[in-house]
Amino acid sequence: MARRSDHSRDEIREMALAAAERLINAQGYKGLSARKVATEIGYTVGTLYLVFKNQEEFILHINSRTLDELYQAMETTISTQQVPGDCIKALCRTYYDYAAAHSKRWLLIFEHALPDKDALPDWYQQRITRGFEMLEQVLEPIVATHNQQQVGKAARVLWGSVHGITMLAVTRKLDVVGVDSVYELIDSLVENYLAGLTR
Amino acid sequence: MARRSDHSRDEIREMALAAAERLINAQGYKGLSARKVATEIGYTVGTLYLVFKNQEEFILHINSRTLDELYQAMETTISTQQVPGDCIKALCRTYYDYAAAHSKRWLLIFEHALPDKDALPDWYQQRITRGFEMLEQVLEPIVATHNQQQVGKAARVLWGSVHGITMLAVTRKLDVVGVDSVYELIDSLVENYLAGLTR
DNA sequence: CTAATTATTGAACAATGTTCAATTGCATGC
DNA sequence: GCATGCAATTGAACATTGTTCAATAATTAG
Repeated sequence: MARRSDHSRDEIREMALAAAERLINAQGYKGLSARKVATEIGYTVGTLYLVFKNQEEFILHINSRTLDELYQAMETTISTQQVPGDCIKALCRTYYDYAAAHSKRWLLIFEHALPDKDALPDWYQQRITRGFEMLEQVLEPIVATHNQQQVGKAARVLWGSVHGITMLAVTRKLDVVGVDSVYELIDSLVENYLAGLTR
Repeated sequence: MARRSDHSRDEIREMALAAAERLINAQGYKGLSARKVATEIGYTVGTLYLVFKNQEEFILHINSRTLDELYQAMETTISTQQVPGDCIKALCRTYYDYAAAHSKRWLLIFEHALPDKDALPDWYQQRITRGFEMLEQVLEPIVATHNQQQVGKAARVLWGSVHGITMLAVTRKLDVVGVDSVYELIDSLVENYLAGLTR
């Protein structure tokens, strides 16, 4: 059976990740299983453990790709916006838009809480910090002070807040309906928080 | 063997929930299993399925108790605060304090995303809406307008935001250390958002 | 004291993650 | 062209999970 389809390790990884994303989009986290992924790509379970250490590492890679997609969407938003004031609002909406459009995969990033002890691998941690840096860049020209500490704080507050509103909206805990309602909440947050900051 | 220990259904439920909370506190979501809970309370798996429909309903009840505890902490905060302005800040800190102190159980509320189709049972949904109502009451005297829509919107923005900051802080994605740093973020949010609202 | 009832069990099933000896297909050396 | 070695792939096996339900044991009723 060996080398039957003659895929490189990287090709198998790619196929497995793509199949996993399809499964998650269709049925959420519970729809994911080693055997299902293996069947989807025409291999068996054993092969998966040849290219991924275990399920945890596998999911980490899925999440990594999701984060990459998300940040790409955000970078597109940044590059198409000119006025710094509008840019932040647009960026926050993009965050929600992406989460809403790919909710199952986006939720997986946060559903999968890791054990306290072992820290996340560096390559993954960097994908998280990247979000801050992006926001900090956009905030820099807006926030009154150029104090880097203040900018960093504002970025964390804004990111956390938009994340929270998005999370509750996606899991339908906000008791609101329609995209516009969520936009209203995000806009209210950004407008008023920034107004307070620059007052 | 039957009736060996002579506990009523409600007593068994209570014991099972208490045991589950202990297990979750100790080892998180993954530490929870029907057999472990059963062993802990001196019964077998079958008995659990006599008092709970399935794992989903079981977890719903665990979460329900967590929410009750959280809201009780928030009500204590409200009742000990006099100045409305300070009250909101204190309330938000309480939300974070509770989440940080009981992180495993608090996380379980959100890790466990439900399937799209079937809505949450009413008794559970009410425990979610209760949070808004609490915040709305506290916001009412502060927000300039008495427009109920505006108050509701502000409550949702604030709750979502504090939730997001708390979530990222608890899962150590905020890249900050220490309780005070998180307090700073929450205070920044509340102060500036409210300043913007009442400008 | 027997019979009916009811609480409780635990064996059984399907599905999960994970491992690893066995197997199969390919390339190389002769 | 054939045998040998290597590496890719398998799939059976194990432990653990949620869930079910006939069998059983303890209690109550008659």
